[in-house]
Amino acid sequence: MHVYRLVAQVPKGKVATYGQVAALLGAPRAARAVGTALRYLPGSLTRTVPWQRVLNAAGGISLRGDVLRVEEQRWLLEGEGVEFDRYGKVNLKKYRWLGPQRRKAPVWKTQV
DNA sequence: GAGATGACGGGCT
DNA sequence: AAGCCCGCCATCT
Repeated sequence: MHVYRLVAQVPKGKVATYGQVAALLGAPRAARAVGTALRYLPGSLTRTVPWQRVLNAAGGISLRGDVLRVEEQRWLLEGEGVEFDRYGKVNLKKYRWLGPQRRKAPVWKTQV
């Protein structure tokens, strides 16, 4: 599925939201479906798809009740350098992945 | 193939 | 500011 291909592009140390992934796939209203897709992520892909980098719009983990998975997701992210605040939220302003960059202009020209 | 089920999100209270 | 409500759509049965 497209979802897996896109999520696989989220770089280590960055995160994306369900809605963001959906939007990048061209279906801005399908955030929920993205969650479904990841929920049923084949075990064979857990090694290649960084599912832990997808959070909800509030920057939190939404694994609905599965406490163990929630903890796992959190330490996986912390292990990549992503910080959680005291409410268990990630600062999306700081860690949000900007999407697959369409580099039309060479980076060395855009950053002073 | 039809119906049910949510790792969601934004709009309204 | 914190919930509730409801549309959305990939997957599961």
